[in-house]
Amino acid sequence: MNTRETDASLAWTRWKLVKPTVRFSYRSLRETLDGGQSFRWNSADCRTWEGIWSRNLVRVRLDQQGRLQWSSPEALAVGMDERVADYFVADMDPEKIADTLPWRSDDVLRKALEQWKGLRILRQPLDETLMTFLCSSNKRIIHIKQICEALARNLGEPLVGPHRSLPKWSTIRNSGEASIRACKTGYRAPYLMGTSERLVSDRGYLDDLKSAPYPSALRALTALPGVGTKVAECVLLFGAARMESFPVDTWIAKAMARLYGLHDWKPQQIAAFGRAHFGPYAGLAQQYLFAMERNRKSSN
DNA sequence: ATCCAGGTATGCA
DNA sequence: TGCATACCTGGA
Repeated sequence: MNTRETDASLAWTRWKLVKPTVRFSYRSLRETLDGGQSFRWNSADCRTWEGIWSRNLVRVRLDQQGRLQWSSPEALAVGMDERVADYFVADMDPEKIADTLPWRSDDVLRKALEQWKGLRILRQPLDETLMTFLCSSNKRIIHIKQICEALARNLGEPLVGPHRSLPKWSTIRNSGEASIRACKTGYRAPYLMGTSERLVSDRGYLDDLKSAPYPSALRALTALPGVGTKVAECVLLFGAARMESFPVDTWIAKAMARLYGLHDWKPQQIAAFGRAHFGPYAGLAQQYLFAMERNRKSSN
């Protein structure tokens, strides 16, 4: 069929400012959207970004003052201003939160906060965050994005034009492992199947997590097949706005070794250090350090 | 070509 | 508990 015509027929709203105002630099916008917390944003020029979450398809860009603007297909635009504001956590001032981090006594952190000014933790839907990070093990960001696209294309819900949401967990449950594997998920397919089984048979499992104390929320997540400590912490940070979360992956391990001298520390020890050193918003610090390490060389 | 990637589950001291 | 190993897949 004619994807191009379908796409061209999409009428997009005029650009509107996200309210309350959300400020980025182009660097921090790119790092926020395409730096490993979300996997469905793309940009041809690093100026205008197009992304999907839940049943939302949105374009964003910055105005002259670095304020975030959005546009969406007219067909999806009702109530979109609120959903965009929620997704970007517009009611939160990352400068204020960053100010609670120990940058006054930590030169590494101070430099990171300067370099990545405006970097945010997004508030993504919990169910999708679990799905995407369940696919993330042993993968680079580019690969995770490929898996997410395949899942959406093969099993997702149609939005407008050729665009599709990620599949619902119930769709995963009803799809059979072969069709999940066909989405390049590899050995993660049985994890998706097992987790979908659990979530479908126990509705409210994820909703209960949201209000649970951190340790029990973490336990509930790691009880799911394919979800270890790292994935669970990412899900809580990016999908439940638990800012005390401090996921330790290979990048953070490298960063903490290089920048804080934690050579040969185990992930659990690094996480304990991170929480103790950075405090209740350790997750934001983690994202800054992740950005620094990941962009250390021009490669990657 | 061989290796490794935002890890997890499993099996063995 | 603590450490080694296998595991899909794709890009360098």
